Amino acid sequence: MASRAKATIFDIAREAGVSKSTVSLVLQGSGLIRPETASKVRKAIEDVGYVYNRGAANLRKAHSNVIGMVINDLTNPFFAELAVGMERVFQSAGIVPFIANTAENPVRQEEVLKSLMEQGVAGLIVSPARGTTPGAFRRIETAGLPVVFAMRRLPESRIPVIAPDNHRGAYLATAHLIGKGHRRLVFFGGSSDLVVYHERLGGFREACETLGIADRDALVVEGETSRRGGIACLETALAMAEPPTAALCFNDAVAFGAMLALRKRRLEPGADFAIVGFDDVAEAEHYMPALTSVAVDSAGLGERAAHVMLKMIQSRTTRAEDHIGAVNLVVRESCGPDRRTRNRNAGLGGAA
Amino acid sequence: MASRAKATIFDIAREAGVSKSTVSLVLQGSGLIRPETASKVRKAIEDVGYVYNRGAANLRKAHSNVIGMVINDLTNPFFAELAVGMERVFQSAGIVPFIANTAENPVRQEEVLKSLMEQGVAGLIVSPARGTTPGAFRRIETAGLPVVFAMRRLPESRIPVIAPDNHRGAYLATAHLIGKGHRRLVFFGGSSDLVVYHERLGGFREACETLGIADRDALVVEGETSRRGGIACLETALAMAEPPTAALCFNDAVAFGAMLALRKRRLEPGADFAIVGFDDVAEAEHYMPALTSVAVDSAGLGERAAHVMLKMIQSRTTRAEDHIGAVNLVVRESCGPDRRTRNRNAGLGGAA
DNA sequence: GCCTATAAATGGAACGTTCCAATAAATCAA
DNA sequence: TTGATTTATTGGAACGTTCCATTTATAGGC
Repeated sequence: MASRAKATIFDIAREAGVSKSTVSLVLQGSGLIRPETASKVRKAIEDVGYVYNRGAANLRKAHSNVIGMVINDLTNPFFAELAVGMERVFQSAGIVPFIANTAENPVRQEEVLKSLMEQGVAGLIVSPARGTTPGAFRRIETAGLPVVFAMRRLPESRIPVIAPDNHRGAYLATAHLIGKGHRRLVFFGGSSDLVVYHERLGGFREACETLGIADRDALVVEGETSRRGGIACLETALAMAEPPTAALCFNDAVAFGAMLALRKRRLEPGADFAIVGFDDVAEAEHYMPALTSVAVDSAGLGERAAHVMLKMIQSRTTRAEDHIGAVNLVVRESCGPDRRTRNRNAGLGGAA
Repeated sequence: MASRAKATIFDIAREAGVSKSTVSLVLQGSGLIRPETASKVRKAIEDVGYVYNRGAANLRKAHSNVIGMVINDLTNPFFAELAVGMERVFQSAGIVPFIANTAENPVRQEEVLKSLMEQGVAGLIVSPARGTTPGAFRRIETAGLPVVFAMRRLPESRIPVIAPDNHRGAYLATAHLIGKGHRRLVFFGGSSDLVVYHERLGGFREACETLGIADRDALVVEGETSRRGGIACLETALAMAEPPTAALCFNDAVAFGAMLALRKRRLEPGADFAIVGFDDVAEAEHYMPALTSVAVDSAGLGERAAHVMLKMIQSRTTRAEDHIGAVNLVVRESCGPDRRTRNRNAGLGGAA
């Protein structure tokens, strides 16, 4: 429908009876142009249906205004919220973040990273896929492109990290369980290829140790970090000779799975077996029973990551401080009343 | 750490002792180059830490290999799945989709669209934000850029649409409710600025009419399309002089909210009040009680949308057929047993 | 009226690619 | 050997911007 070849600043220039340089200046909002000229040009821009070619512009300008966000699992609302947090701050800085999903696949991640770089992004915020190899970011580092990791870190990397205090979160949750009178606990889900797993498991172990739970009463059942994984973990745990009575779950998805499996066995989460989740996704509050979970404020971490990135770009550095976000345990119903004074009224009214 | 100025094909050419044209050919995988020369060049590429500048290339090439996906609400797993479906097919076509979130905000959408165009995308897949104005896509249409709408349509637009059969889904769900013996029904959530709302409500009304429910027994309570909205809808409905006994909800989020509100009143979803959701998000299956819902296969629709886009690009057209995806009602527990033979065992074992 | 200072607009080179036309080298037919 | 053909390689002109150095127009001071 429109004129075939797409319009350029030359077309605008002809239309408005000025030079291409003038058009360029108007496009950049330079104050050097006489207002009447500027509006003449702006009219011409409308008339010819011009769309700015940022690729061409970036050829001369040092930096683009796009930032890439690489997310390992978009379908997990937890990560989606991270993305939303980042977007909020980028938007107000006039930057458009492009999100790409790696679906937890390192090969895909490689492609995505490559594509983003070729596109000339100004920086990258990455929640690395599980199993990312140590060298995966070398290319990017040598290119001098600012990168920050969000939520997850890589074992030996020097790239700044924005993440929640997983160790402390796990510690708090475990202490809560022990405080409720549980003496034989289990950690559900996750596997050792994930740094986060070690952090959370570390917190669990430290709490057990500090608060007088013997090593043989601090169990671990690895598993998928999904509802399905949680179901499997619970089955495994209850099949033990001497089953635990409470579980700290790697994340909320695992916790939901575990609660589901309890229900299948006619056991009441909270009353018969205590469950704590991790991440505190929106759903946790609305579950039956409402899930006690460690809140990590992912949107807040996303905002933080975006701010750090902005600062890095501005000061043209590739270094920044790590930021460990505060966590807090939000107590709801899934751990029931104290184990010592245990009774059967698993009521509906919950804690805030 | 690396050499300051970023490497170009000239640097590679010097390093490998060939001309820039040869390097360009190698980059494009042309078969015209002698294999030994090619590998010499490839080595040089590694050595200088080259990153391809797609912006520069696009200056000459007609089309880029990036496609923009504009999503109205990333935190809704329903839309996230749509994105994942699209990604699957683009990936195998060697195309990298960039996702941008509009957070249901038309102004933001405008910005995002503009930015994507400036970036020189080859096409756009859009789930338009609520309240998108008719003219919002005129710019893009006159630019001759292929666009497809996913999940949602705009009232008077000629842009092809990939969406589920909302009308039929609502019809099926309503018929199910009526089949269970309900005689006074309500439609929960949504508002009339959404085309989808009209489609679903239309199905609800048609079923009522066809199956002998009087107009005054087919109620409507508008509301937010969220859990919170669902809670409010249920309160409103039960406060009526003659309350309904079953609800078709605009989407699953509303349904979850309604069930929650029932529970708060010590009513059992299914036994005391029947609920059907729409979209069949993953969570529906795992809820207590499991939610009966209309499955729309969003990932499948995403794949479909991507295919259509690919075809449009390939045949350089801006037109395509609409595609209305099949839906099916998946019956679980939230409508309980038949109302006529009603009893109180709201058991756990559910239908597949 | 002339000179200088300021404001507004412009031409040209550069950015990193692709692609065409041209060249150089190798192979073949006679 | 020569010319024709094929195979590899190359220089140069685009592509659509920005930005610097100029030029041109306008105003101010005397």
